[in-house]
Amino acid sequence: MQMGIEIHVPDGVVPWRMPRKRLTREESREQTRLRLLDAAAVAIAKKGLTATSVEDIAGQAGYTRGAFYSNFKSKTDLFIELLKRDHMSIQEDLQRLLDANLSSDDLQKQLALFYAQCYRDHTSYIVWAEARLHAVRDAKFRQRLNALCLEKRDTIAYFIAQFCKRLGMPVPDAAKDLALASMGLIDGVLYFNITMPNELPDAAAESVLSTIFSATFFGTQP
Amino acid sequence: MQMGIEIHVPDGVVPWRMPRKRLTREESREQTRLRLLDAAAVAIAKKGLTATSVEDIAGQAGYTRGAFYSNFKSKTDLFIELLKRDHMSIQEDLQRLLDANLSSDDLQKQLALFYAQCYRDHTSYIVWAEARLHAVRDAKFRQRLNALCLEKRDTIAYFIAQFCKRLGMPVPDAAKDLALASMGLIDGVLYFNITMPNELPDAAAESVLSTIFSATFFGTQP
DNA sequence: GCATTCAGATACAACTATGTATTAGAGTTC
DNA sequence: GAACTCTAATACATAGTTGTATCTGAATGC
Repeated sequence: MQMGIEIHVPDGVVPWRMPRKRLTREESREQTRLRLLDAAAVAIAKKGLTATSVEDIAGQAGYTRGAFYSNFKSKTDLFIELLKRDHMSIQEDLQRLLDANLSSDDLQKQLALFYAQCYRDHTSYIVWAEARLHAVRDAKFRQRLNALCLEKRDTIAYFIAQFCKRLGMPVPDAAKDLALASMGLIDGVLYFNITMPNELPDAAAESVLSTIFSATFFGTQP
Repeated sequence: MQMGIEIHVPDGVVPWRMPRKRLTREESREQTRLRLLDAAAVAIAKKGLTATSVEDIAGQAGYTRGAFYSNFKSKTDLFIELLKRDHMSIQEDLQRLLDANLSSDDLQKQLALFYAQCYRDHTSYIVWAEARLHAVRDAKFRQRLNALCLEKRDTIAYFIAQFCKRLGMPVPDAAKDLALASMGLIDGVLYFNITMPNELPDAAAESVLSTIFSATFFGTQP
């Protein structure tokens, strides 16, 4: 068995312990759903969407397949819910940045923050990579995923516009395309950062990102 | 069955037709290998590495599993050969660009050309995406893939250095990191270009790439 | 032209996955 | 506390995959 990139198990949510309070059916069901979702994220990050069986997910969560099928129509169904959940959390992070005091002097810090927050734990990076690949092959899925991506793009485009205004720079009229490119750039750089941390350690990744960002948006030379 | 992104079958190589000339054993074997490799690229692009069975590959190539196992140790084995073959072809393309008359005024054209050449046919884009994901999980594979990526990075870094010199610009000392970032950027942008061609058509993709490149390397404002 | 060799086909045994149909057991309601 | 209702476990039928072991027919060499 080959050793993969280290996967951090998100440990914040719904730990396994004898519930003090007897849960209502709804609560219990919701807990099961959450556990299944968390387990799926870990399992998919470890083995890949296709190689992860429903049994893997259920087992990892401490259930059997019965529980799975009683909560989700299919693996794809669960996968989409997983992405939506993650997307919402990212959107919230971005929104928080936008709503924060927009100190116009540290755009770079903000972007670096976003970069750092975005996929701090590799699990969700991998899950999204998995999703992109899946989207290439399944038109229906692609549509749904694109909707999420475009939502994120628009948030980032707005982010860009805000900062340009703050700084008295003209808002580039390809702001949306630039936002899309930023997303691509971050993902691309993150890949190298994750898979060859010696060649591109965190500091270098952040530095090259901020070089490119500031060059692109402020015309600052490296 | 969901419709995926259209896959162009590379039709240049070793078509199926009754051979005029009787092939020698070696030639015939080589032909089989090539057919299997081509078929694998198409099949993997269509269904993904894991979901593609050895049978799929062999069948697609017009053989049975027997032929496959008599030519490759395993699916992974074939996959690596496939990547190497593709890598070599990309390296040659890049080298050709480097060796061509380095007209210093149209760096952008050259880069656009590279971008266009790089993954003109989606098959190889997808195969590489598949590889990246696989690399995250398999340390041995990751090492081999990283070696290829770093080779490409160095070529691109050299490319960047050459052009900067030509133009009398200082060669950025993070040239290698910038090369890596360029690779990431191109892959990232290409993904959106492929999966949402309405949002990011070819022209927009090229334009945003050249905006970012020229800003980064020449400090040209958009 | 006959024996040899090797590419590729076929047969086989062990495993793994999927989805459904049924069942057990616990929560809810009155 | 008895009937009812859901969640999740279990059992089952089906089907797909892998690698190896064995066989066949065509190319080669003497």
